[in-house]
Amino acid sequence: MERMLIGETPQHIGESVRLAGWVHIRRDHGKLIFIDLRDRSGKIQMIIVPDHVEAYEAAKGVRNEFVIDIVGKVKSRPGGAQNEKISTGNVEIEVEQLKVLAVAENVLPVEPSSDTLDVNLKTLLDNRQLSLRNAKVNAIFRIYSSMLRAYDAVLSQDGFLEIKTPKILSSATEGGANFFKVKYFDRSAYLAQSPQFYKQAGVGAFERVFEIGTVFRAEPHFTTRHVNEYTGLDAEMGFIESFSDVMDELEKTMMFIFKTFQDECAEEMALHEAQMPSIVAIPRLKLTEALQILEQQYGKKMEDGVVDIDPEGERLIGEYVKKEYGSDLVFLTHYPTVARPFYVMPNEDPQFTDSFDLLFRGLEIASGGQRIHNYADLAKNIQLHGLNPDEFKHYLDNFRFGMPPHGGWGLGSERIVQKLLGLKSVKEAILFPRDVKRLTP
RNA sequence: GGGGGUGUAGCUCAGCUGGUUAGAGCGUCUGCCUGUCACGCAGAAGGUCGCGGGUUCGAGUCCCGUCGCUCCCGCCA
Repeated sequence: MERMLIGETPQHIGESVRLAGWVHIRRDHGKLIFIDLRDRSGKIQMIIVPDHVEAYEAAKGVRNEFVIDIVGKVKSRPGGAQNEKISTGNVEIEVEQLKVLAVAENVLPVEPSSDTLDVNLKTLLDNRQLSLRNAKVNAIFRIYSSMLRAYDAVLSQDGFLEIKTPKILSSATEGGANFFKVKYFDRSAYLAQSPQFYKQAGVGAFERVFEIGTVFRAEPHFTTRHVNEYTGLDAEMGFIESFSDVMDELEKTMMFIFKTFQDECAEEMALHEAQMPSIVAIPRLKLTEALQILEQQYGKKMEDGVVDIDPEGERLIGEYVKKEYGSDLVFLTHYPTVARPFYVMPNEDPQFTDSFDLLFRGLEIASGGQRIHNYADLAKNIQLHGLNPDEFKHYLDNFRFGMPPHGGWGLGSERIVQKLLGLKSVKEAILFPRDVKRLTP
């Protein structure tokens, strides 16, 4: 008999079916044994009675998280015995045959069947293979998967081509010392800390490109929002009038992703008691305006002469736009030149740039802007930033043969899910996260 | 890189000013139970209190060192 998924069983009342999955939980009443079986489609209650001698004897030895394969009959549950908490709650399986495919140790470090899975981050991550079986944890990655598909769908629809750029690079020049150095045959190489240069090269050929790719950052940070390996949702688009075109596209992308969460992830969101994010126009504030708001509304002032916002300021601005505009997102625009890389387009006022950050519930999830597309300007700006143009030869080559005005963004995929679900740490939104201390599992 | 917090059973934690045999809930194991669904009831096992040193008649508790974990800032996504 072919295996059926648990989710399909309610349509097969009265039929014999074969199911396979994990023992979610076992309730032994002596003569009656109940086993909740779990597979990728859901859970179902099974009942084992002594009449089926072999199945009954086998069920006595079964424990939580055993992998079993059963044959049984789908039955309507007796009156008053329905369970509204699960989708298969109106039926149950009377087991006739039971085979153990794999056993599990009796003492589990984390409990997949727990509603809350109230464990420390270390326990959660050290026992990842088990904690991922927990419905609430599992939901994080179902949502994550929906998000990736939505990102792909909305940009593809808008004429963006999906590309993959190299993650092994020859030089570590763009930023500072935040690159991982690796051995590359007889020389050294570096792991990419951004697809920036390569996605710009993509614009020169395809006009619009996007990438879902791994980003490596060698900074030793200890926060709930940083890791050393994450997945960036990048995009870059040519023939823009200004960087507001880039914000328009990112806004559209975020709204589409949020809509997808509404349409596809209601159940997963409910497990986390998460609020659906607002689907409204995203307010756009100049960074200097935001700093004024912080000072006037919250009495928070940055140090003299510093035009930038710290994490607390971002949280407060997040509260402010939620209150004033009903928005979970806000664009902060026109960051000062000194705070941005050399390739960012200067504003008419050269102290500032045509750039933005996107905050979601008070956390920076994206940054972007317009790029310099003129060879001479770019070469000059490299020098102004105290860098050597010779080291950027291959990057500069992109601008020798006609590069349209363009811009784009880098978006942190895991941070979106972190803030969506209110996860304490971004590491909870990564299957097997990597941080300064953690290289396993 | 700078600054805080924390480490006690498989998990989550309590343990006041130092004082006999270190506790709870959940989990595990054994027994009983034919309608439970986080089943219930009865019983049991399980700890070198992170590690090393010190003070003391006596240290889970105080001091020093060390290691681990965790959070905030910097930096960023």
